[in-house]
Amino acid sequence: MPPSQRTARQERERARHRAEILAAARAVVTERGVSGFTIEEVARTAEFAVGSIYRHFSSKDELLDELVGEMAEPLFAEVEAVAASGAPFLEQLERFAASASASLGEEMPLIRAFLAHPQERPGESAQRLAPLRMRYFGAALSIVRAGQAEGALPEGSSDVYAVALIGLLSAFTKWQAFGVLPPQVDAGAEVVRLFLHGVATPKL
Amino acid sequence: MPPSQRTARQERERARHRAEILAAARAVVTERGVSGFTIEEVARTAEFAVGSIYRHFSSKDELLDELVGEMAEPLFAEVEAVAASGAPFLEQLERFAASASASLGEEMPLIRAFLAHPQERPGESAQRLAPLRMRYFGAALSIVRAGQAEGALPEGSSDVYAVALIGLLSAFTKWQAFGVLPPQVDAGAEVVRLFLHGVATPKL
Amino acid sequence: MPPSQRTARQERERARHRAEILAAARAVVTERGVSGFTIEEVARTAEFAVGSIYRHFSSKDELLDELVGEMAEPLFAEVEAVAASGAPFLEQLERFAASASASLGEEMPLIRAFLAHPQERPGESAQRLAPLRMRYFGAALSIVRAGQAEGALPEGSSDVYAVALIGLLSAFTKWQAFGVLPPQVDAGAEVVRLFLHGVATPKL
Amino acid sequence: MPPSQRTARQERERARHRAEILAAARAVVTERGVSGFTIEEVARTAEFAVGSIYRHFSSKDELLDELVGEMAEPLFAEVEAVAASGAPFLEQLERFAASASASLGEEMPLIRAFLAHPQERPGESAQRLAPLRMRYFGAALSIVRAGQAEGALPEGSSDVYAVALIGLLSAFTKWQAFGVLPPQVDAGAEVVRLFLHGVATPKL
DNA sequence: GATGAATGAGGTTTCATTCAT
DNA sequence: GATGAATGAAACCTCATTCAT
Repeated sequence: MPPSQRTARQERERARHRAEILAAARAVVTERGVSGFTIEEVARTAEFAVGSIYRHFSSKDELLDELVGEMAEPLFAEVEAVAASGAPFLEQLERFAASASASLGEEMPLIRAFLAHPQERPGESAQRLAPLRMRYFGAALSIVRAGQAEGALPEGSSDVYAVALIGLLSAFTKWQAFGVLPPQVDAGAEVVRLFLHGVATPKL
Repeated sequence: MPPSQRTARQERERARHRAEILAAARAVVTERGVSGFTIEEVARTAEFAVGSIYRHFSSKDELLDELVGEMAEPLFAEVEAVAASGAPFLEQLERFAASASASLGEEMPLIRAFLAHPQERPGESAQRLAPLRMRYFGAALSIVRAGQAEGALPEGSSDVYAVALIGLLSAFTKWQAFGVLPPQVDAGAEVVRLFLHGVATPKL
Repeated sequence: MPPSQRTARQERERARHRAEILAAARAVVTERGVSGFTIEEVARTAEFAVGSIYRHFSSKDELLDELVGEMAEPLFAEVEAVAASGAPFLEQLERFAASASASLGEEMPLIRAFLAHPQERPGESAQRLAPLRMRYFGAALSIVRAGQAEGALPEGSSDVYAVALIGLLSAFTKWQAFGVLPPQVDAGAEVVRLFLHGVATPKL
Repeated sequence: MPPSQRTARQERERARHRAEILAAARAVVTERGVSGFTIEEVARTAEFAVGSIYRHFSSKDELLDELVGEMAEPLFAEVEAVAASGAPFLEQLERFAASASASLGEEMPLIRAFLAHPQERPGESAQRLAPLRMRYFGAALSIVRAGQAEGALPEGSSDVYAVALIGLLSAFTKWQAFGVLPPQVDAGAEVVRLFLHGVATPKL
């Protein structure tokens, strides 16, 4: 049924079902990982029929990509709020690091999906994920630019700095997941410190 | 099939075929990614029958893990040579960063495999990959310790520093692969600089 | 797929398809034996896709075991009816022998399956087949006990007597299938006679 | 090399190797059952190359059938000795029952193979196994005839009696293997008793 | 004769997607 | 819109047999 013919109620129902499916998908990914993510399992979890999933998402990959987007959304929202807040650079940076490391820590499998190498997710998926990546990158970039505007960071190379920030965030959460880094390490704080001043002693 | 009864020629042939299979596997992974990596495709590429692959590797996962190990080996060799060289910390760091970023840049899909989330590669694979990860981590760690010995890095937290180093290296190579960071950025050099001194201006 | 949400028609169709698959499986086993029993052949015979078989039976072994159960069912039903009939022992025995030898004669390959040596059918199969065996054994046992209640058989050793009865039944049908025993031998009647009185002349 | 050109030593060696292979095959069947019986496993156990097995046996089935024959041989030898001994019927019967139930108890999986339904072992195998079956049957038959000659068994129907004897023997060993019949039951003695006099009390 | 690597058909199972109801 | 049975293309893996050395 084309959207124009739907009543408001139908519209609402449809949206609710879609949300339920996404929630189920999220549960499945979290419990079983991306490789254990099957439409049948999502359907079972959402208590929908397999076919019904396809009313809302045209393919498994699309569902997965939507899910990635949805899971990243709070992070983006927070981060864009930080950037738009006009707060001082240091505060922006700290809030960014804190919320990013929290999100990344929880949702590793999916975040990995949107950071996947293009080769691993060919076709349309790549086209759907690229904007997400760029939005994430853009968030880091805006923080960096705020720092530059304040004179706290040197001019130029803002992309390099943004990448460094993202890399530190990923690494801390990933190696904590591996159990190599103890969980009591405060990833956000470490990232801020290292990002700003590096590891060298004055002596160097 | 006790090796002692094999002729030298047979031994050689067998080793050559094994190498050919690994080479084919590498080509397949590079072209199609881990998700496009199938035994049938490897067999076709290597010009062997499917069953022949299984004479050399007892399962698909084992082949993949073996490949990961093989691809990581030169990096490890280089890096361990660096660590064992007794060279000054700064030189060690530069050489490590240079060779790691080169390797990571070329072989992304596979390196991602050995850094994969435990959930995604369950069972024995996890047990085969963990040592590789630790060896990689250990290499970074040894550099860090060299720096501490020289007084160039503060005492303690060596694991945190190692993770930071690894994170920067991964990030630069990954985002170059995404095309976000231009290829002319010298990842190794940037990593060294940022790792040591961070991004902040003196003002901060 | 909660059954409650299925329409009656769907329910019926599903049951019919399941029955068709079992019928095809039966035909395949009968024609090709257990060793020639493949899912692909069953699918071809049933005119279903391979995958469809798996909607009804979660593995080849389960299908086979289910089939065994289904084929044994009429025998069990008859035999349990006999036992429950309260008829005199001799009549019970005769009816048991007659129906068992008829069933065993027709369905040899499958009956052999449920009497298979544990080693040959490991895992869950063993757990599914054991109850069938015991039910068969139990039927013979109940006849024996009826005989003991009437004083026609000595007390004690009822399991030994039950095994003897089963052994005679199997042997007659098996060696008839081999063509060693002519088909005009009335297996049921012979079994009853030999079971009760043995083969010896009064002289012995 | 055609047999005519072999030296006596070569002949001896060849026979020894053949025997070793059969011994290995026997071990494999005993440990892993018929379904776990593979040429590769036999080769490994025998410490021969796979190809070498084929120097002695033209196919897996032939090896299996030879093995069956070999395992049945002692039973046959014993039984034929019994028959040829001219001993009194009762003694012959007792010795037959004892040795048969011992053999059947130990070697179930293989004996099952030669008693297998024709459908399960198609082609040449059927033709190789039939004589074995007949020899086994013949042994039982000769005992029965000895009994008839002594007047201990009624004339005629000797095949029926032989089948009964075999059936009882199989059943006792089989159901002991299932654990339904306790191992302390003396299968041989029970078989003799039931075979001769059946189970009925005088009352019947 | 002995070897054992290579073969490849054949088997089981999974799962994204379609479509009649 | 929802349903869920059906589909069938892959995928992995096994193993009897061959054959060059």
